Amino acid sequence: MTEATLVARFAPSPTGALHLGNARTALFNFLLARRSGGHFILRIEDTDAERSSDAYLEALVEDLRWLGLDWQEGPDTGGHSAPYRQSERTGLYADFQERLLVTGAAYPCYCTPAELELSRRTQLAAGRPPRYAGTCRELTAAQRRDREAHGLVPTLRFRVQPGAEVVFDDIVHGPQRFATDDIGDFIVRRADGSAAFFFCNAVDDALMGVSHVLRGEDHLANTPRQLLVLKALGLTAPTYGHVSMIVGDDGAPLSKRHGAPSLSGLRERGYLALAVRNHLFRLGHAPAVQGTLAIDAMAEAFDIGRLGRSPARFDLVQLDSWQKEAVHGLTDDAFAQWARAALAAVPPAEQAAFIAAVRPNVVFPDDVAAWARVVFGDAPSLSEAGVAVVRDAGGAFFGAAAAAAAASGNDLAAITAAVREATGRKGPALYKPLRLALTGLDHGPELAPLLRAMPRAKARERLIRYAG
RNA sequence: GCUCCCUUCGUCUAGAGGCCCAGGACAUAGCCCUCUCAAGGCUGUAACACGGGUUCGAAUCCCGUAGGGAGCGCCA
Repeated sequence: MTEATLVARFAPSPTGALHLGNARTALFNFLLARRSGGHFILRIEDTDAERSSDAYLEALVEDLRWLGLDWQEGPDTGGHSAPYRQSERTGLYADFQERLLVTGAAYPCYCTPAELELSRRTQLAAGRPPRYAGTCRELTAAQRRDREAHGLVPTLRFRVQPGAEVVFDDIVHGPQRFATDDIGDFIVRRADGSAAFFFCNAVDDALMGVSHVLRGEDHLANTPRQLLVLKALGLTAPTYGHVSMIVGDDGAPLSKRHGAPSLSGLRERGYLALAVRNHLFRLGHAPAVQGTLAIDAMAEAFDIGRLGRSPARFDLVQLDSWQKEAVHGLTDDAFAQWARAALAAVPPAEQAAFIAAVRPNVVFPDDVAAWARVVFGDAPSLSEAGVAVVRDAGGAFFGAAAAAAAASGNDLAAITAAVREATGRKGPALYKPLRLALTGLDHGPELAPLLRAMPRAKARERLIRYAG
């Protein structure tokens, strides 16, 4: 790995299912690394032992793999910056925390969560920003000893120097400028000894050689804190880019009620990774090329300069459109694999014909299952209107149809020719009764291919029902 | 409350002062194809949040207003 290699990362915390916003962030970072032949790191931010779990971690990895992402370094693959789970990096953090303490860049804070909560409330009530009041900022050694004698275990708090400015360039938002006066002293190590986000996230990026960080815009206003930590430690900061949030169709932050569940939820509903990827790729990102893109084409088309700055709405209709395109582009084998459960009722010999007939009319495996029932299930029962149409066609109509079906196999052209000969019917008057008798429905995939997939005995039986 | 970010068709967006009475995609309407529904092809409807500037000229620059979002945690 050379000095110039681009290193990107995705750093989720395993505290729940992977949501679309995070999935998009992961995709963008992956693409960024991929397009430049750089490295993509998966780092697990599991410093919150209470909320993190191995089950979530496994699900996370599975979801990312399903999406089509892979990483050169990660908890399962290893790498030269291992370990990649922050819960296993505590010792590393301790050294840097010690340095902050020694240089006075951080100090022990003995305030209890209850005290801090009270302070926040009163500040908010008084119309002031809820920032750390600085209670423990200037404690003397004697005062510290006294508190520790009372059994208080301190946190480590970063000392933010007032009256300064933090400036940085955000690759998507441009130059940013924050006053340190607006930033309260923040915790760098919790009382239980674990490292806090602002600290370990920034330190790990530096330690792992991360050069570019694309993350949610919710981190924009927090970036100065991380820059302060890095500067105090003499570590190099990555280039940050803050990507807009994804919101629901009402403009509110995305949640389950928007029909936008976890990635695994989408997968369970039968969405193809290709569709989800392409949708995510274009949410808040306007690539120059159009159409469904494979991973490599996507990496090539990914362009930070084309990342939007305003929040993007998640639109299920748009996703479904990608899904439709993806389903239509599936090879027969891939289609069969995708709709495996729905195809259980389809005789293997008819599978290829069935898929060919039904493909333009399906978007989800459920659709496949519905057509499988129509073609391979019990003879359909007709609606009243359907019965009227069939009855109007008459027994001779179906007698001729059944005879032609028996003679020709399921050749629709032969059947319609025979019926036309026998009854003089043509056009809708000819096709509609046939469709109804055969499928029970007045709409559906093209009849000829559909009939070709249908077992001959079944077709004959459905026609004979209405003959004579 | 304070700080920061954002605001072009219903949706995702193109647009970096004249190329824009604003382009594409999805959605939508119509037409073609057609036994139907799809698929496919073609055509159409539809937007610069508002108000002030700057300029010969503004979607594009500046200032306000309004609306939305985020941050201010011993969550990440």
